[in-house]
Amino acid sequence: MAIDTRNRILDVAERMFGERGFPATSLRDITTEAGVNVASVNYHFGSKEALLTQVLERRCKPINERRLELLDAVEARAGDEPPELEAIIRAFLSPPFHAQRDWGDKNQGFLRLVGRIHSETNEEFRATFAKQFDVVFQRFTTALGHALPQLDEADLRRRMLFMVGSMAFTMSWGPTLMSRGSDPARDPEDLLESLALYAAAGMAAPVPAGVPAMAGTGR
Amino acid sequence: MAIDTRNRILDVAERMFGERGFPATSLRDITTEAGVNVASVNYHFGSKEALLTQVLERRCKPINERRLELLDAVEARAGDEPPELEAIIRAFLSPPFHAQRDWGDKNQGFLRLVGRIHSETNEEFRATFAKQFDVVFQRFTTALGHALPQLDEADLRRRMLFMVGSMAFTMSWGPTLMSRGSDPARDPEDLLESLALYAAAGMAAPVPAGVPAMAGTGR
DNA sequence: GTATGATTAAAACAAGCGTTTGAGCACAGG
DNA sequence: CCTGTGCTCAAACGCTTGTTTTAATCATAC
Repeated sequence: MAIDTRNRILDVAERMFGERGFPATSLRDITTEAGVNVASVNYHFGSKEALLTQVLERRCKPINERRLELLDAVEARAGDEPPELEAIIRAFLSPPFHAQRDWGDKNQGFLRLVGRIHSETNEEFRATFAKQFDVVFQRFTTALGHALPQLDEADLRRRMLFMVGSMAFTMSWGPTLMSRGSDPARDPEDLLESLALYAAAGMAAPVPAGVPAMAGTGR
Repeated sequence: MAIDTRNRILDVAERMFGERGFPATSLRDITTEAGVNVASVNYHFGSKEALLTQVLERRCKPINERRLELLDAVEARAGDEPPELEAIIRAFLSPPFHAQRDWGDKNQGFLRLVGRIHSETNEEFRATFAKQFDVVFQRFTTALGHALPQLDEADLRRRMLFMVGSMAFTMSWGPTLMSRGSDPARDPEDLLESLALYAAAGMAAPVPAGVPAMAGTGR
């Protein structure tokens, strides 16, 4: 019964945090819908913020592990050659989209939640949360650097920012904004396909020519 | 003195909403920092949400007007030909970035706020807010459709979603994440330049070939 | 100088928040 | 049977929230 309560809280919290946002969702909203007592949140998780952490970890851990797995495969396949750009990007983008498919309806809110996290929580919490992504971000930065040797570090980081941004925004609002008259079940797959092509082309865009990166360092 | 109070509230609210988010910022936070009474918010604006509306409108209106101006110019220059893709994209992206430059330090929080809006308010409010962008979105969709005739409507809308996403995310976190060891004053300009190239390349990416858009409609 | 309307100030409002408490229940092992 | 232990429950805690009220203050016109 205990683990059942825990999971019911996690499920409802995930959905509600995703739908309304973290600050706008009260513990009483969650516990009422989950059919459990208010106190059980603090009993099982310690605090509202700790609950959010658990909600995120439960989903992000497998996603990030899968990302690294896929990246390993891409790099192994490339051998000594620079790995293929689009393959790297797909290794990064596909796990969250496939997670949506695999987990079924239950996580409808989760991708939106992840999108929200970047903008809803305070700086300290986000710093804690970001540690879950440190390894992933590091590995993919390196891999992309190999695939795109013409980019300097600043450009590379900017373009990764753009890619993460379009991904986060798409995960937040893609299903809502795009599901008009098309097949909802196929939508995530279409979105991923479209996003991967977009990101690959954007990443491989010509480098800005006009302005040297820094005065005195040449072009 | 009255208009002075109004503006002090608007300025502080803009910054704090941008830094901490709308639900996480209390009216007392704002009024204390602004050195005015709590009641003055409700006196001058009516409610907290109405204050947010005012904060957004004050900045968004000139930005969207500028966007349309620039798009008019691009289309006029193109005549009967399809307008140039990158020019359209720059017409869309540059006004918010230049606003940051023109308004000085006071609006440091505003771009983050706009980025946040997309993910942080409830559905109803965002619907209201989105009306400010209806015309802009419509005009740019049409223009981009002319510049990219090979895209079907679904692809076009998806790619616009990606562009808006990378823009919103960049406006939210670009300055924070990118300002390490480089010139902060030049940063927004670099970001814009980089983002415009990225978005132009992404928009012009090859169309997904493998899967037909819908069963029975052919490739 | 005083009346008038706009603005500010202090205080209180009800409602909701996250969290804590302490009693109660179910069920294990001794 | 009793004693822990793990868990749930209703109730209350102290605090903060957005908003309202009522009185005081201000500028201005008569």
